[in-house]
Amino acid sequence: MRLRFKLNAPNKGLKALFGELEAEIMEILWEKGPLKGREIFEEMGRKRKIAYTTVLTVLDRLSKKGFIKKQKDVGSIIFVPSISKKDFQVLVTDRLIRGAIDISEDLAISAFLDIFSKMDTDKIEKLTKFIEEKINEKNKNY
Amino acid sequence: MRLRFKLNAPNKGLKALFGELEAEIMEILWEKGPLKGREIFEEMGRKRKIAYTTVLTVLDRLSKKGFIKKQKDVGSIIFVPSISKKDFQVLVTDRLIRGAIDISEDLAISAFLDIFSKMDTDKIEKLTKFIEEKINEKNKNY
DNA sequence: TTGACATTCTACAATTTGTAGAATAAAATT
DNA sequence: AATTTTATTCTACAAATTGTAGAATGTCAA
Repeated sequence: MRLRFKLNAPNKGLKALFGELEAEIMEILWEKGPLKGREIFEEMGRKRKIAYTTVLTVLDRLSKKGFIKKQKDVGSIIFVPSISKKDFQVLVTDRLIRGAIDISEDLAISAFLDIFSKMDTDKIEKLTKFIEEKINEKNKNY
Repeated sequence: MRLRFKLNAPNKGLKALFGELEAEIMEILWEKGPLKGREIFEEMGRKRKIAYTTVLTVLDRLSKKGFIKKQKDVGSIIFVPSISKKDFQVLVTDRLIRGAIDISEDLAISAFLDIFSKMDTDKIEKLTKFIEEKINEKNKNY
């Protein structure tokens, strides 16, 4: 079993996960679509004091890590996420769940169900249905 | 949703997760029980070249992080895990699963079931039963 | 007392992330 | 075109984490 989890891709591509600032910037890009550095800077500036070049540096790092692409247009560069928020979420949840299962299948299942069981009844109902459906789906294939 | 996961405890105690070397040492301690630094060093030496003081340094860091305790005995210090492997596994799986659910409940469930559904049939059978039992248990409480 | 270990200090390197000024390039305005 | 304003890239530094280990100091037994 692994005692160590870094949500890194095994080898290439998405090198490492985000730092706080990086995450903040990705969120902005995902929510407000492709933007210029200046625009991202302004977006951030609403909430915190930060230098324009800091934003650009982080943007550059994110592009080196493969999370965003620089689109050379006329005038300014436009930064575009190279992975959708949804795909990213899928990738990360998958890796987290996989990591947990990797440690111990039983513990993972327990943790999973325990966490859900502490939620409100609605959610549990939903989960139960969801799981039953999923299981039925799977059963068809065997 | 959080885009950032460090398996750190929110505030105190278990400060950060292990590095490779740290993990290796924890494994040894968990498997071979409380040991002296020298013994751990020898244990490690079987597989890799490493200095005695390196081992001691890491041991010291692990104790500062709260994962092990130094037991001052007569003669040498004995290093004892301050958290059992099992408890540690519980803690980590929980945090991983929680992290995944935090991103998206639906995606977490999907990932969870997908990963299991790709395992051999036995496991799926087992899982299905397990989940059904768990769900029934939960249902009793509502 | 003198070795032989044990324990602690101190240090260095690489990586990651936040931070941003300086330098340079490009575009816009007068 | 010359100048001013922006944009982009370079370079740098700091803190934290982790691997690495030598140097210094402490302790115990023969």
